[in-house]
Amino acid sequence: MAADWEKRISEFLDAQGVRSTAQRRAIIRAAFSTTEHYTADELLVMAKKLDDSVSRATVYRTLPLLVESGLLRELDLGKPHKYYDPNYLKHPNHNHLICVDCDKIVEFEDPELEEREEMISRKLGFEPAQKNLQIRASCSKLRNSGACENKKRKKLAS
Amino acid sequence: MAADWEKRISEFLDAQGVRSTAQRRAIIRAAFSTTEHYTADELLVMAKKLDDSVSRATVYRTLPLLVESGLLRELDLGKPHKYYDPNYLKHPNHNHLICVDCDKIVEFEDPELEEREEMISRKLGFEPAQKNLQIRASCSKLRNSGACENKKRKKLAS
DNA sequence: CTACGTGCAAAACTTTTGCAGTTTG
DNA sequence: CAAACTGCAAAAGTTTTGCACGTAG
Repeated sequence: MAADWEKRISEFLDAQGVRSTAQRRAIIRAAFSTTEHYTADELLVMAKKLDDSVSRATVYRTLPLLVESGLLRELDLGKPHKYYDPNYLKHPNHNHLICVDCDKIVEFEDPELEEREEMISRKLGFEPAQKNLQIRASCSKLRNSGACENKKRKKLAS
Repeated sequence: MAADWEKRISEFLDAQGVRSTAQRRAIIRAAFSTTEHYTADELLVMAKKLDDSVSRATVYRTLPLLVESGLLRELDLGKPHKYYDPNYLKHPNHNHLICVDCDKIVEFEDPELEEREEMISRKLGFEPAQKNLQIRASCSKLRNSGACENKKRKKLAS
């Protein structure tokens, strides 16, 4: 698995026409070592664990490489920093439901939604390239019983 | 019309439990003087035209008032600054299609999309509060004929 | 009159960049 | 060895905040 990744990463860097450095490999390996969303800073921490020589600058320089090649997706969640989502490789068309009570994020797919979005885009005279649906919602259980099972998992506010 | 606005603004400020100042009134009037999206800085310019004493600080302090009360909606378009959309009052459920060729933004509504989004949210155990669909798309005319009628309307990159 | 609000300028935060030194191919 | 890359620290750009002064109620 690790060796497999190393090969895929090298091939990716080759394809991008850039050099394969220890830092880039560590950053990319870290970027796909989780299914959670993370910020550039959080990715720096993860990459540093694999290779302590990785710097913030290189993280910020490598991220656009991954985003523009479609491997990683930039996510705006209304916070001052951007989030990155590594799950678009496996689920290219997923959407996000964000709990307003605990900030928990649920990813979901729906082919019918997809279809309608494409249909509407074409009717407006456009060819859809990237669709992004975010739903902010409150936990029904919280409303009914006064307790949200996700509440304990509340993430940091910033 | 103008007098009408003044009354509505005073009522809004009253309801928020804050004082009605010349600066706040100018900012709010400016905020709803257009159907275009704008940044905090652009709003400052617009408000300054109505009352030159308005400062950047007060704009940044007033915006959350409008956003939290639901009159204005914050929009993340992948740019380093946030945009504000004054059109949710008239069209509470509209979505955004953004042309990747010229950055033009088309707003559209679709009740069927709405319904499905709500249905999915409930099935996941949530009560939807705010739905936000952004579609990045390319102009079909550009693809077919090599010319995009919106190209000339291209907005500033930042 | 006093609590709330304002402008100014400095600070905070994320992201970008210039530069001198290092490494890849 | 030359071109590409890196880390560091400074810079850039947006948003927030402390403080002394002003003003609404």
